[in-house]
Amino acid sequence: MVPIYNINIIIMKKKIRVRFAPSPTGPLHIGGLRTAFYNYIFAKKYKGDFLLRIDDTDIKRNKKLSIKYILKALKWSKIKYNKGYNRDKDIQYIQSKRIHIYKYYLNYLIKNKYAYYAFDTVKELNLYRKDKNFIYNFLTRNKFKNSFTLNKNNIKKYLKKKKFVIRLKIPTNKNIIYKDEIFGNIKINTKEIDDKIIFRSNKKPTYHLASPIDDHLMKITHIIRGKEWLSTTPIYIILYKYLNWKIPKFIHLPLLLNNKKGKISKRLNYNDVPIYPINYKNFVNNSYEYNGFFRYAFINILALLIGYDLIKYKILNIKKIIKLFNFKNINKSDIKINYKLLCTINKNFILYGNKKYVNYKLYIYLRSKINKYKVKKKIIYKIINLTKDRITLINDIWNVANYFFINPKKYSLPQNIIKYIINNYKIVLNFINDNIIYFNKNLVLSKKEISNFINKIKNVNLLKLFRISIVGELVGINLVDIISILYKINKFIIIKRLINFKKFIFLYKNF
RNA sequence: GGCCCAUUAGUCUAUUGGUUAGGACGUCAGAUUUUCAUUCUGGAAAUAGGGGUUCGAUUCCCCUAUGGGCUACCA
Repeated sequence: MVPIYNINIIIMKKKIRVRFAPSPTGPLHIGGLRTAFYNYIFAKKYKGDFLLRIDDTDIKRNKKLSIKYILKALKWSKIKYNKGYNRDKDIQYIQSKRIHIYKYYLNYLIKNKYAYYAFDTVKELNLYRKDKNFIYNFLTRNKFKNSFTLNKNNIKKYLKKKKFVIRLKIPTNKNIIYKDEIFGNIKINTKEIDDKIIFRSNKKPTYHLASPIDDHLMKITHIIRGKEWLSTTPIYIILYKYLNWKIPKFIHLPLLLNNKKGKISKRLNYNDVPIYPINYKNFVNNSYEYNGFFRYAFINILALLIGYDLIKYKILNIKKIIKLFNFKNINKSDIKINYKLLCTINKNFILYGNKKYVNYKLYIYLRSKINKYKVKKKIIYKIINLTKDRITLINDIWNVANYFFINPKKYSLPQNIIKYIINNYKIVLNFINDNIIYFNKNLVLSKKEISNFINKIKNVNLLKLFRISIVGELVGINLVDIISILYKINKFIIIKRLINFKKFIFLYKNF
């Protein structure tokens, strides 16, 4: 038998565990959420664990709000993480509460000379940094004040002052080669890498210390994160080798770019594509939810962004997304978000998604718009069913259904219709008068009777005029449906609108 | 500047050595619909450029260009 090497077998050897580790520096945007989603689906596919960790080693501003937002956003996007053994806590791993753990490993690193003290200030180093090629590592570390250059007494003196950082000692002139599951082999020489600061002068660890340690302690098997980490991964690997730990597998995801300027969504663009999932207080006020996206459509958008062919599948539920998951589906190049494509996904959810849920959401929205008017629930649902296939976003429902609730305030007539009115003023006037009389006479009308009445009108221009008198312009669903629904809402609406239109037509009399 | 990564129509992508380079959204034209939207039919539109390797390169290698990332006591 020839062994078949594929990812499934490699993964199945032990339970896989992945993690999403956002830094609470601001609201979680679609890029971060997409990383979380990939982690989540990956874990579910292979029946593993998906953990949440907050990477907040040295963060002050917006921290609390950001964490709240992260939890809300994950919940809204239906991304569920394992809560671990303590179910009362929302989050099991918060780095700011684990500083003592990092210090333990830090001591080990220093003892074994894998890390060392350094005393140069930022100001001093900045002078060297004027040379853009400057690097603080085996090439230059002899020039500076640190454990290697100072004698024991001097080191003690500096340590007493308590102003020091701890740097990771990067090995001399060595090629670090690692395999990324998506990008393949990555090779970086250690001469390109700084002796990274892993412990700050304010006694807090940096990402380069805390994150790898946590990943090990959390038994993470696959590091799934954005591509921006591709060239800093060697630091991670060096640290793991120093600590003699098993290096996890790496899956780096291509970045999300803005539609127009090609810059990363994290930094730019608030105009065209929404980048946040939901609104939250004043923290976020332009989101997918706010702009009328369904959360299930949003999940499909996340699926699109990790390589699913949404054109083929139209709309997918979580179960199917998990079933169809293949880590290879994502491709290497960065993704430009196309807003129209996202809208299409939302529209597909309206057309092919859960009918009850779609109708309910549209009902809630419409209800909020027509608070003043007393219209029966049943009728609103009927309106929704007749109009919803014309919209792409939830908020659009008002644009295609408003004429059921408010009388036209103005009339927009195309040129040929205006000409028709002027040339056939008497015919038009008689037509409207006849209609008024008809609807006045027949206060009880079935849909069939209305249909017969409309179908008798053979003149296209008069039909168009009829529609304009009811709707205000040449848009909307089938005229028979419009009239029969308006009739159900109130028997006198049609007559009222016809009379209004008659007054308007009067302007054309003198032409 | 250095290092790392990417590059198929406007956009998302299929084709991992042999295809008339396929699909979808968008766009344009026509048909249907009493209007509009839908739907249907059809059209235009791409392997960044230049060198190799090969009988043959979108696919493998090199150079250039473009875009992005990293180059912090941010993550």
